[in-house]
Amino acid sequence: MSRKTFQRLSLDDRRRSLMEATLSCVARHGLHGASVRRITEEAGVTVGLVRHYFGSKDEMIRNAYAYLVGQLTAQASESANRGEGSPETQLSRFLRANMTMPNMAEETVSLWATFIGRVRHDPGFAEIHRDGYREFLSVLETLIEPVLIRHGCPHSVAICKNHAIALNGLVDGLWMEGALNSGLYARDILPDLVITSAERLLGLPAGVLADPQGTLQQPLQRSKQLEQPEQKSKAS
Amino acid sequence: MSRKTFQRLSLDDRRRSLMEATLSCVARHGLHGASVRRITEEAGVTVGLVRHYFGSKDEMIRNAYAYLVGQLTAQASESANRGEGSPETQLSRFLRANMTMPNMAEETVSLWATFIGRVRHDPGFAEIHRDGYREFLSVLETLIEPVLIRHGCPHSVAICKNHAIALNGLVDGLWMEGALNSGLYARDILPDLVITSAERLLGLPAGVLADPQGTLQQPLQRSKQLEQPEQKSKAS
DNA sequence: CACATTGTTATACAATTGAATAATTTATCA
DNA sequence: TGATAAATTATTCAATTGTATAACAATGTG
Repeated sequence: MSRKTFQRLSLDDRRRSLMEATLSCVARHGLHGASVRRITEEAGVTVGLVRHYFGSKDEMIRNAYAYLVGQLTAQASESANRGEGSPETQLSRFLRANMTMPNMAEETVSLWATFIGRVRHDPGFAEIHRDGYREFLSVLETLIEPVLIRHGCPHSVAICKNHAIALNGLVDGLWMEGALNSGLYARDILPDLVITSAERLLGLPAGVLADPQGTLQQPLQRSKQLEQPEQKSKAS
Repeated sequence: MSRKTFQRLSLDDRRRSLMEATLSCVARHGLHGASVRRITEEAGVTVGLVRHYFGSKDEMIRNAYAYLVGQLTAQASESANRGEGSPETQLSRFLRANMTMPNMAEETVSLWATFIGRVRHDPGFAEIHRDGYREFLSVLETLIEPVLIRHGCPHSVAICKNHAIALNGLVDGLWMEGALNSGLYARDILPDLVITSAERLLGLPAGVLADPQGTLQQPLQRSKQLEQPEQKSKAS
């Protein structure tokens, strides 16, 4: 009947450990299956620490949600601020990253959706969501503007913001349905799909994002002009 | 100490009543707060009926999810099969409907997200989701194809399907973020935004969906004869 | 090495949970 | 009207929930 041996962790380490265990449990069992006991067992500690570090279970879950959103936005910001390559390369890389693996993990999407369901009724959740969404929009605007400029497209603040809203919607939707992968189509069509869709949404010439270096566009004049018939109609 | 008076309902009525109470509770309190007692109280009955009609709480929730998805897809299908107006009008109407009120109710989006979070781990949920998603894609393809044809755009089955996937992603994403309405922008910009975005995604001339009748297009140089404005029959 | 600090465990507790069973009322039909 | 079927209520039950409190032990400071 000896007591469990343990080691004391720093406040940050223990909190992070508990938040990650919370996310893991919520992803696996849903909010209704993520009990204090399951979470603390996952973290390798006993139930008392929840009260000690977060005051209550609800507060711990709120912190875990903020932690998740922080991770997502941080890697988005990083992707935007790396600054390597042309604007087209950066935007393209960002979009592709959102349609491929570590980002499009089913677990992340499940978590995201589960928490989104609480945003409406829990002001704490709503604030966390809003901050993350704002950050994501901001990243997109930052990525979009220089691309628009380089191709002579309208690029006022209002236009950039609208483009960011629409592009974010596209990415969110594809990200979610793609991660759930209902089997209605192969997941690996999504990176190319989001790229060409983004070109069209922003009114860019075809291929500008698909092939940012222009390596494939040596001799080709404006082939594949199936997009932007608005200009075509003006010509004809 | 008299017993509660009650009236016997038909199997369908009682089941529907319980499923709607379930959705109401899940939307308000989340999956973890939707207990059998709260749900049955909301439905005005006692707890025993859950077992009697669904066998278990989990099965009742699964049925409620299927009921929700059925409603969403039904009104989508109806919107597509009404067949009133030009193809552009139909597609435009469908897109606008998804970005305006009864469809974009916060409650519906909260419900949708909450259940999505369970799709990954519960095969029953996954099947319901897949069927609904397939139906939604199908509706979009049906709406998209004639529009593409009328404007001379490529319209193979594969192309239509890709367009449907992208457009559905856009609609899903805007629908969700718009319903949560974090206050970062006014909700009423979304109908126009989704319309112009759709025009670009599909490679249509600007304004084709925004103004399906062409009332604002004075220069009739374009082959406008193709449009058969049967819109007059809308009055009847 | 003694000792205070406090991170951590262990346990208790009331409340709530989903499910099962028995009792009772409603509706239907002859 | 009276009997029958079954929809619904009432109640019980064990299990689980979140939280609170007290006992303990790991850590580092003197």
